[in-house]
Amino acid sequence: MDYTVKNGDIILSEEHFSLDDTLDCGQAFRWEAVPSEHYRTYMGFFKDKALTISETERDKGIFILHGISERDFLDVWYDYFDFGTDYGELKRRFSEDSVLSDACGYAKGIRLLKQDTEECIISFILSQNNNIPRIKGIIGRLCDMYGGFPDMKRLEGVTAEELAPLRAGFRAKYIEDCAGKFSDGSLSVDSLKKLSTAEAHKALMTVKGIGPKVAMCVLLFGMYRTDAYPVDVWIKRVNEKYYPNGLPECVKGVEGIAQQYLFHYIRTSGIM
DNA sequence: TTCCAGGCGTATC
DNA sequence: GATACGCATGGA
Repeated sequence: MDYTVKNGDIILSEEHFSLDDTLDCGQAFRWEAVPSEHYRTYMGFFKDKALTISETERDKGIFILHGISERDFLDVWYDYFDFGTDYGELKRRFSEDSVLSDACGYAKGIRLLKQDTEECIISFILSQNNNIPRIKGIIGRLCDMYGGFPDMKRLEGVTAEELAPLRAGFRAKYIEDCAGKFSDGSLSVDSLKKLSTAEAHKALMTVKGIGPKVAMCVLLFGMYRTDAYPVDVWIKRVNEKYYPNGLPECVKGVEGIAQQYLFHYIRTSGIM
């Protein structure tokens, strides 16, 4: 990854990145394509920091991060987009496995975003037995209600009734339970981060509405535990068809990143 | 109308 | 521990 500062924008070059692959593959729910722009452009957030980002031409690997300081780029967005990780090297490792090799070729621009932990907890509770457009709708209404994505502190004492305008259905009572466990101190992000992946997985599942899959998503997308491997209905089919004896050795330690390529590939390519 | 969506809680065995 | 079943909502 290389970048330059130009007229208050960051111009960035990164071969292993595309906006559609990374921002619209179901790992994050607060990025929206901006339809009127000349270039492929998305607007979204990390916590309360907004960003508009363009891709000058698909597969060219040139991006414009509009109107942000070099300081914000280095302090916030560099980490958020995981630019410190060499995805070319990861894909070389994954190419040892034929299915993964195809998956990486299908969506070459996927990266694992380093998202906020609390936002991921709420978002993936809302994701269960739900579809991506509707998840985005519910989260959009949540952000409207609170003037931005609420952290656990802002959600302290919230009830399912108060969340009714979100139209989250049966998931509203899970948000209530989760906010309660954070406000009474039985859970905190700081303590979760000190735990091993297996221990944090168990701790997250004490929340009503967080089961094995949602907890894995929180670990992977919200805590950058790259060994977390969420198994949803799609990945279950992949495991049964291609990996009945377990995952290949080449994904060891980065199972979750491999999962992103597999998930996107089998869900949208039509092979299954 | 019926089915399904990045699952999970509950009841039952 | 394994296996059914219901669940809010809305789009196909």
